[in-house]
Amino acid sequence: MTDTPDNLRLNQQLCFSLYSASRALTGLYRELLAPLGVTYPQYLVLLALWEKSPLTVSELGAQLQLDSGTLSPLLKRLELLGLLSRNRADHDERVVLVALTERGTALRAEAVTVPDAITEAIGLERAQLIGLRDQVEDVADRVRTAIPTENAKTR
Amino acid sequence: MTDTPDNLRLNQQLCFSLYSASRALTGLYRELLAPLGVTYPQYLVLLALWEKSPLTVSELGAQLQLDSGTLSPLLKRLELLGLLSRNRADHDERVVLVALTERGTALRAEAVTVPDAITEAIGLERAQLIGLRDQVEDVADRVRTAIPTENAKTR
DNA sequence: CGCTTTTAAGTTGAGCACAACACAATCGTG
DNA sequence: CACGATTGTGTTGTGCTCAACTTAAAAGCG
Repeated sequence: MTDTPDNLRLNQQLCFSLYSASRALTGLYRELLAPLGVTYPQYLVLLALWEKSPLTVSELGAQLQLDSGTLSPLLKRLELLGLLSRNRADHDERVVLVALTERGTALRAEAVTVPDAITEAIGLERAQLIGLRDQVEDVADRVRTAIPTENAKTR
Repeated sequence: MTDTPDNLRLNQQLCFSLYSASRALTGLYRELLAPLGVTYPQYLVLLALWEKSPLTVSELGAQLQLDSGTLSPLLKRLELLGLLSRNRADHDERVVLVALTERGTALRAEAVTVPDAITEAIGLERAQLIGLRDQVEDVADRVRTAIPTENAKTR
């Protein structure tokens, strides 16, 4: 609890570096994904669907930590691109099933070079990669549990 | 150069964790800054100005890695809030000097609790904080130099 | 000095992120 | 079964982010 002013500053620097790194990465993905005609968040949706199609909007939201306010228009754009379809589930009319189209499935082949380019740009060894990922996830988890409104929802 | 599929996956996970952590942090700042009526990017501008008051738009852009397309409307909103002023420099009419108003300066007092709350939420020791910050900055730097368009500009 | 080039900010348009709200389908409980 | 609560998705409004373009001022150069 006895935080030096210096530690407060370090925390701010960490926050900014995460904010800045995230934007830089999105920029790199922008270049790499331009040939495919999709954005980074759209690519994340495709990654999820390449693992398992169909997924519901909620399932996608849970994986990407995005709500329907973000996903609905994003999925609509991907549908317009002909990469996926959206259909109400038979068993529950509230649920929308998001499924890859043939074209969406095929796009995977064009995306194979993306991870390599990212890997090269980041240029970290396996061990460092794991360490950094775990630390960042740890911070994110702690921050998420610290957000008051999230906790207020008595789930 | 011989990357296993597993390493490709790790890199993707790192990218996503950075993207996700950044958004989680912005969410926490949203709660903390709500009483002040500013957003996280706006808060970053104020932090810079609390260090040194007038700053040009370019100087702010260099510090925050944001271009005028983002800063211009953001600064306009802060001006509308009465927190800062924008005036063309005498010596060079192209340059806009962004300066804190009295109210903008005073807001610093209300913001003192923010860094403590962030520090508590993140809950890392000094050494880990430094290590993580440096690693993340390192990744961001490497990614930035890997973006083709940035390099293309023969500055 | 004129004229081209460069530079600083601003504008526009597309997409993302999220809060707040809307609405219909389903669930739960009496 | 009825009816209030919950759930899944969508809509609206505000703000951020960036690419591409515009405009005006300044700098550089023959």
